[in-house]
Amino acid sequence: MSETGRPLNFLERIVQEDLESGKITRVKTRFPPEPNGYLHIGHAKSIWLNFGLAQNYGGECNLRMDDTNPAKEDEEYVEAIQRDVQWLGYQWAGKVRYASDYFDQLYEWALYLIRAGKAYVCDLSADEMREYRGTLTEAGKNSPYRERSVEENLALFEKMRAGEFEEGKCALRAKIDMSAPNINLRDPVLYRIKKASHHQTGDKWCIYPSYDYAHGQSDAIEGITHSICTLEFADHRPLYDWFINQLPVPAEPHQYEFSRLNVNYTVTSKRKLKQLVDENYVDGWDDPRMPTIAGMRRRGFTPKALRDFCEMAGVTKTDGVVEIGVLEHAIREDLNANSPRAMCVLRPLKVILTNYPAEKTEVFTAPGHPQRDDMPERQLPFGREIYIDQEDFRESANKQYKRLIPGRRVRLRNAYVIEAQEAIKDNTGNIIALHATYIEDTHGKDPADGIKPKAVIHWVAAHAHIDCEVRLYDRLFADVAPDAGGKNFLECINPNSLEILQGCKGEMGLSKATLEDRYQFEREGYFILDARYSSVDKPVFNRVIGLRDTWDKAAQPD
RNA sequence: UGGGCCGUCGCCAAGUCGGUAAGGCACCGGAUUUUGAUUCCGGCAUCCCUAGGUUCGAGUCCUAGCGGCCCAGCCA
Repeated sequence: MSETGRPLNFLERIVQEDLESGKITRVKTRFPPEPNGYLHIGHAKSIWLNFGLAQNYGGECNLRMDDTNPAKEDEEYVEAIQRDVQWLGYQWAGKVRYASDYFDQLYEWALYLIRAGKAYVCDLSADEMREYRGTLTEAGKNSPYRERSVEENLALFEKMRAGEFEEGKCALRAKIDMSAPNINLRDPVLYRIKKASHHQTGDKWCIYPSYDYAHGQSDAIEGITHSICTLEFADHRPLYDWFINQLPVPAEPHQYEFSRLNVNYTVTSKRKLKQLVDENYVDGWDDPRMPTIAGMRRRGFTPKALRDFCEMAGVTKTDGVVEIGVLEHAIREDLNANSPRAMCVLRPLKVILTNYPAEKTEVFTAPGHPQRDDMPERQLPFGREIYIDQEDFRESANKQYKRLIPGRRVRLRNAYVIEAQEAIKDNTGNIIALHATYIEDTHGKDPADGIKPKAVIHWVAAHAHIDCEVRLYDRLFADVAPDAGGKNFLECINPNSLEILQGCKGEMGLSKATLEDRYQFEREGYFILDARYSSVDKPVFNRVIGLRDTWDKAAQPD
């Protein structure tokens, strides 16, 4: 059991056993993203796992950019990655590492393999190499260049490094076994020629190490004890181990695999997320509907909620899809406990309290949070004219509807009980206002006649409120599995994933909201100022997530 | 059909020496409630992919099947 009372997951158990057996004296992990896109919810789990493991077992975790492919990478991403990791609440050991920091060492070790007769320069084209590789069920055959002499390989590799060959002309390969049942062992490529300048090393190199060759050795250099990756790399582990065994590396790291996080109704593939951004289906990598860390941050999710979600999802080797409801639960749980309450009318309907003196105003106080007294109270101006939500009044309704209908009373949250009289309409029949009466002496007490209202609704004074814009988000995809094979994920996009409401009316205290503050707009959900579009003149609130709603919408009358 | 990994409630997931199925989410009640929220209390797998077998006893061991995911980039 961990200190949280949760049973240990298989990786925690491995780390604990390695510590207890003395196999290692300190855990060292790393989070190794490739800076070729923004981090998403799946990376959040890897971050939580790697940093959390180090944290919980007294070790440390490095942040390493796996930057072995300059053609796809960019400095923009290395910066975004650092922001995201820190926002999630983690700090890497020392400075940010780059696989490119080790290019010199990796090159030396490549020479070592060549001298040991374990690597050779192969002139096969990419197509030829594929043919020689064989298939899943048939062994491959040796490259005609496989038996070049050490001297020749050394000379050729030097020419590769010096830029004397065109891209694709040749590659350095490990000499392992072309008939291995594991295709990764059929003489994998160690170095390929790429005449691209690198975001970290500039034009120093024109040959770049492959992931397989660079990753394990980088782990060894950094003293990583547990190199955690996702399931699809399990087949690479024999190769990972091969390099560690062949080379004079300073440590012997081990690779472990866990299943990647999948969430229904969302896509978590960098390629697809990039397409949504590039083709303007969303408003950038940090669009609040995106499952990117940047998007979730802008949406208003909290780092804690994300971490809790990862823990709830668990760490195993089972391929699975977690319901998005688990994520939503994690967010509501955190926000319910920690967000101050406020009232904001999203779709205003003016109500005139015909029996309330025209010149009179009052100010009511309301608790900052119903279950916490450490949050400051609020002041709520009240007057003859107020706004309530259009959905809280109906001219007629079935018996399940508990809110306002003509002749029925309802409690105004933190204020009086009122009773609806009649709807005022324009000449096209649209309701433009509501006449109602307030019941005296019902602030903080029930009506004297004993007829208690069945519902409580939120409101804001017409003479004292702030105007704002509210953005309601729904899931980006209408399909439970937009990522599933055979379908075009773009066709699964939910056309109603964003609803922008203008002219919303919030209580005065909301004018003090900062970019960090999340509020519960009572009866509506949790909201935060949008970091991109909000301004002092015009506040724009994002709905992080709605309140849980157990009222059966299907049972509502028209 | 070569290799690797996996199959416990609708979704995730405990179950470590075989001893008679944790927990979370969802869902369904019911209580409290000036948020149809929160909180609270109760319900929710005679069954662990299937079939045999071993055993006093198997989700846990054995055998044979079935199903799913991953691998043939000079991507990671």
